[in-house]
Amino acid sequence: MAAKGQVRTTQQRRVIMEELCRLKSHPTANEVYEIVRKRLPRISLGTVYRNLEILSERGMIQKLEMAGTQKRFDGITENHYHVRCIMCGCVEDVSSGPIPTINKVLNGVSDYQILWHRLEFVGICPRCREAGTQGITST
Amino acid sequence: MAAKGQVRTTQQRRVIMEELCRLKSHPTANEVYEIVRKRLPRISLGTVYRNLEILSERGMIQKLEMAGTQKRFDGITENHYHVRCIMCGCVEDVSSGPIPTINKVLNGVSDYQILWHRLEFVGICPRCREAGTQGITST
DNA sequence: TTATATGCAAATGATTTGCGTAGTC
DNA sequence: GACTACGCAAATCATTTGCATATAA
Repeated sequence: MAAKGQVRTTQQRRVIMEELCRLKSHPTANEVYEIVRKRLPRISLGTVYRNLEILSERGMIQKLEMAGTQKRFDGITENHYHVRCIMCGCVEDVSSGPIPTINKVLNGVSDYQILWHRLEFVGICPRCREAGTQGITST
Repeated sequence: MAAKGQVRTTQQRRVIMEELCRLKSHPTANEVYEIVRKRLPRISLGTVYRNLEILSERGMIQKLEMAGTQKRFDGITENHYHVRCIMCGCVEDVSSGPIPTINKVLNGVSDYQILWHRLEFVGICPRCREAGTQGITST
């Protein structure tokens, strides 16, 4: 609940934002911490978490709640799907925007009022596919 | 990794299985623990977790890895989608099986080898809709 | 008998929070 | 100067694991 008052532009907030927008990867909070730490060595993990939360609340970044794992963060705020590699765990964008027909599937089938859906693909990334069966390309 | 040896039919394993199949809800590990505890008061949470893991490995139940929250467990093993209510957090089945066209979206768009997808709907359940905006119907 | 399971408690990993100080507006 | 944000460390929450004992086969 950080919905009151003024939001200040701090060094750490700005650097987190910058790094997140520069990256095409979708880092976890801890990865953001490690990256930002190179520029601001005294930043704390708690600050990173707090800022990621605030930035995503304000719609400046996107919080990805993926099944079963840590949250990841995305500098791109447009709604789009993601693919995760089962081998190395990396997450990438899928160029398609929301598939409109998907929500329709639920019409008449369910008595829920559907607000949105979350779709996530699982597969093997080209790097791991090439690397054979034990590719550990961490991203 | 419980893929070796023999799997024994213990009291606790059987009761967990029974309760999970009896319920249409999709309880979390802790909820399973509370439910089973009524019949086996001395069971431990660790045992519940271990058994849920083993049962899902053997395909006897389904582990649902939903975005952002605890895992939930389902006595129904057929592949199907779920809807979650944002108000009360309950999770229910959607009668539709996997939508075949979904994986096709990724063909040609991505260089990933798509294995499967995970689709989850978010909406408001009929109970909460009726109850107005503050319905807290926990399931 | 003998390996697999259990109960208990401590360990882990991700994320959150309280508190006193520092920095932005 | 007032109030938000930070750094640090401790707290939480979900889940896992080590170990000595109990139990199914």
